[in-house]
Amino acid sequence: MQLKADKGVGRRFEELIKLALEKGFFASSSEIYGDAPAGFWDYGPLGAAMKRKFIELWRRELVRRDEMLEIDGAQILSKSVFKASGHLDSFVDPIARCSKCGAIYRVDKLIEERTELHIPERMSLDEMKRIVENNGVRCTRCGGELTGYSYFNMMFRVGVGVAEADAYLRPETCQNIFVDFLRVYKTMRRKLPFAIAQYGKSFRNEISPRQGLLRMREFYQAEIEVFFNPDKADDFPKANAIMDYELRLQQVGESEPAEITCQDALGQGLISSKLVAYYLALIQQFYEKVGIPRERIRLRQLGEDEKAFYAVEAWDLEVETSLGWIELVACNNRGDHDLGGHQRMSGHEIEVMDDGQKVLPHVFELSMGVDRSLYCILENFLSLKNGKIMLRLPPYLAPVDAAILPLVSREPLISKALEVYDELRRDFDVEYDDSGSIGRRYMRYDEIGVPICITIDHQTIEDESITIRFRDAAHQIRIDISELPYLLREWLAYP
RNA sequence: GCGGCCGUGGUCUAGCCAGGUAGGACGCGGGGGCCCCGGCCCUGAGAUCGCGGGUUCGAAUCCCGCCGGCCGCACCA
Repeated sequence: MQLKADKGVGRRFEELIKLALEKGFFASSSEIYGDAPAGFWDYGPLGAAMKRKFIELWRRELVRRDEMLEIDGAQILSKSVFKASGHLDSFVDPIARCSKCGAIYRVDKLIEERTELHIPERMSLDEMKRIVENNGVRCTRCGGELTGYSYFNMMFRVGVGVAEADAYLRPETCQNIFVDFLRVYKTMRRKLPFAIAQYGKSFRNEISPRQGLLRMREFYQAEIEVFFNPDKADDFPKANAIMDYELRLQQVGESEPAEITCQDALGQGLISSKLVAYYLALIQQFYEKVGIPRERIRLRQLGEDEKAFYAVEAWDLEVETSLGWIELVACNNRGDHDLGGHQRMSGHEIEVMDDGQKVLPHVFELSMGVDRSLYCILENFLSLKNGKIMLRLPPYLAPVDAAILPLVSREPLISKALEVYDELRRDFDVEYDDSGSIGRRYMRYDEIGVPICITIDHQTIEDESITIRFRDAAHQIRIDISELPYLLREWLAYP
């Protein structure tokens, strides 16, 4: 497997990929086979541990904080689901092939490049074909004629059962939430507005996956769908708590984000409702808790030409890295697109009672890319001071909580250290290590972001006290062994 | 998908142009040393050189195809 960047991408990207491969954060999937397709990645032990902790923070700061309901749905969904959602018709690119050399083109883009005509999203294939013929658009490489007009759908189709009935791997996790909405609503005794959350895999047949975890064909999403009565999006008392909170909004046409309180953003009509303002605040606060500096976070408003086909209002939460601003969370007001579509397609009435009035709920979503977030976190906390690599991860996101180290690898220090290790390992992610000099081991754990080293030395044998060495400042304190579980919990606690 | 560059132990790389036993560094294992921040000593393991075919007595090296990577273009969450 080759991952080294030859040029262009920054040293930070390069160092991070190297660290990921060496230490087991992530690597490309099936790498021992030559035919492994691009865009699939496996998390190693450290990456998997970190992802677990990141999701736990998501549950803490969003799901539990806002009393959301979390579900876990199937990844293969029927054709009807995607007919209703619009993905079968709209999640596509029009393509055509050169009859001579076989090059494949995005027809709409080729026309725009050649003729300066603007091709709207919804133009039919036949119309595009006519424009190609009338304007003499041909293959840019060999001048051959275009043929084989068709749509390339980004969804993976699968055949279910012996009849191989058409079904699809979900291209976004949220369709489960929409098709399950009625049962969840009926069984969980909730009133509008409320949210359903889900963390899991999504699949998209990307044309050119690239840049490691940033664009994959199989990836994790953590999605939140807030269901609300569109007439009452401003009747939302929870928003009172965030009115003075400053969002970093970048409006269409601006090149820099501006800090503006939710109150003012609402007053100026930048945000459609208190409900939307509240959830934008929640998601920005989440990334601040992750530890990303405020100035590297922005909520960028999407223009008409950028929005997904289902969105009526869209903000992207983006984080700045050495590769530029990376989109981590799509915050879309999906209106009644989804529940309306499923209501029509399935024939089930999805309207619910709200204050004695029947309403089809609207949806505001926070659709988070988990793998991308992990990349941004790793890059943000990667420190490259004097040739030494250190991951300054917040303790609650570190893949290993603490390392337990005998000062020298000799008895009785070894036995004592193993005793401490046995005591802690069911409650904490701890590692024991006695190989090499103590300095070497400290560096080894700095490199993978372990916040705390517990060192057993000769004094431990005399009085049951141990040395605690903290990663970031490399300073040490001495505590009694009996205080260890309690203090560890405190040091590893969420902010 | 197009174009440019590239693919050698876990990582980085020498060797490729001028075919002839795959070398080094770091890392890793074992042993020693070590009373606190990777630099010491001894020792060991680990690569059919991305995959497949061809040329050749002989291919990491030359040729072809494929797969993969980075960048640019075009896209996308």
